[in-house]
Amino acid sequence: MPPFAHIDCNNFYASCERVFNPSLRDKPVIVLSNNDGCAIARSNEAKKLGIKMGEPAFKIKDIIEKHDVAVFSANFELYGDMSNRVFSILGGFSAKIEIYSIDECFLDLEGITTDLRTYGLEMKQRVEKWTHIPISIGIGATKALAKTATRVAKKFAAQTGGVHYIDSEEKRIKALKWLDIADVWGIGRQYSKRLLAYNIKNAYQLTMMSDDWVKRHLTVVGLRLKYDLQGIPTIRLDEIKDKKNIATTRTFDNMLGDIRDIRERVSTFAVKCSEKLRKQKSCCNAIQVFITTNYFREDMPQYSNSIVVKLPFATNSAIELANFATLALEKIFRPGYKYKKAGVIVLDFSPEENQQLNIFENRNTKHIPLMKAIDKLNRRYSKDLIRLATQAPGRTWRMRQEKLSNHYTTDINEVVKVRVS
DNA sequence: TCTGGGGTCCTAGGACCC
DNA sequence: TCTGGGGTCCTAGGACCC
Repeated sequence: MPPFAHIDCNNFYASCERVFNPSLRDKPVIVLSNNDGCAIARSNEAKKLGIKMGEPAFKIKDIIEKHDVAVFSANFELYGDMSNRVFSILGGFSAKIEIYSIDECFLDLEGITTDLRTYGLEMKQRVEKWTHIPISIGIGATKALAKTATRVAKKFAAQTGGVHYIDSEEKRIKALKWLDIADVWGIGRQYSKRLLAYNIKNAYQLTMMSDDWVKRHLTVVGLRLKYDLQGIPTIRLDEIKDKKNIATTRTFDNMLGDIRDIRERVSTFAVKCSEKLRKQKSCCNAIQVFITTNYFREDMPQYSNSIVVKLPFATNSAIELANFATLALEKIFRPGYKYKKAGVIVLDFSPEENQQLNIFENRNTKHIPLMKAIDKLNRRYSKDLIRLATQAPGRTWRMRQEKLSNHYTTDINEVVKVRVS
């Protein structure tokens, strides 16, 4: 059985901010979502103050003031860059790595001859020394057990040193009996409610149910999970994942009723999607646009709608996607409402090369060199240097980001300066 | 006053075809 | 007007993840 390691960065966004503000060590730190809306990351100290994941910023104002919580606007460029650094270090410990999210990955440790706990401690030490991002590591025979081990490692950090290896049946059962059903990977709110109704309170009890029962209540996804928790590898390591959908969606900082304002944003979202598509060397065959009013405002009329448009040809051209997106918007837009959020999602991908082969069937081929040039200019100079006419500069909008940290690692003008005397 | 963003997978049911 | 079955494809919706 190839053992797997699961690596999780602790309180990742908050830890990234701390890397560049060492004075914040041991102090409560939170990071807010776009428009400074909700808390999306909390340091341990902030968690202890009772700040919940996803809690709106205005509801925790008092706690922030009273306890002098350090607050940051989300700086995703910085986090993405720190994430790459962490993973490239971990990649040195195994050739087979699955990047599961911005702050988590799995490693296949087959063939590693050193003691695996020692190996895990080495990883932890190296990542922390080179990046100052604290991590937790779990090791087990399957991905689900490695994930479980990480929880143990983190929860009992004082005893485990942040690394836990489930290397015996005894430890497996102990960990599963300890793990609340709601905390099992793949068991969310709905499922845990249902399972609790059957008196299944922890992961171990789930593994004791029959295959039939598990499949009936949790589909084949749940069945795979059961095997994995039993130590039978069923959830595979997925090394390269090309995305199947790409989305750009935003909540507006205020409510918008004028279609021109919304068109400008939707057009910008489509341009962003096209950039992400080109980065992955894909074209899309369909585009989805949605708009919605502010559903927190029960006193106002509500409307939301979404439309999927099939494209006549596959494309990743910013110009064409912006055109299709604005046409789609016009089909679902209803005047008389105040809109709070909109988004563009591109779907149904095909590889970019195929497009170039069909040169006579596709109108968009002339855009390919143009898009390449735009990408290059935007990379070389500042982001969004080149914009479409629909993203009219006069209507340019910005997110509320009052507490944005510097782009320490991705902008030469904002790197930390060290004076050597 | 202020409430995130970006993904994956599975299933049931309808449309359509033979 | 009554009468079958089986297969495939697509989509909406619901669950989940971070």
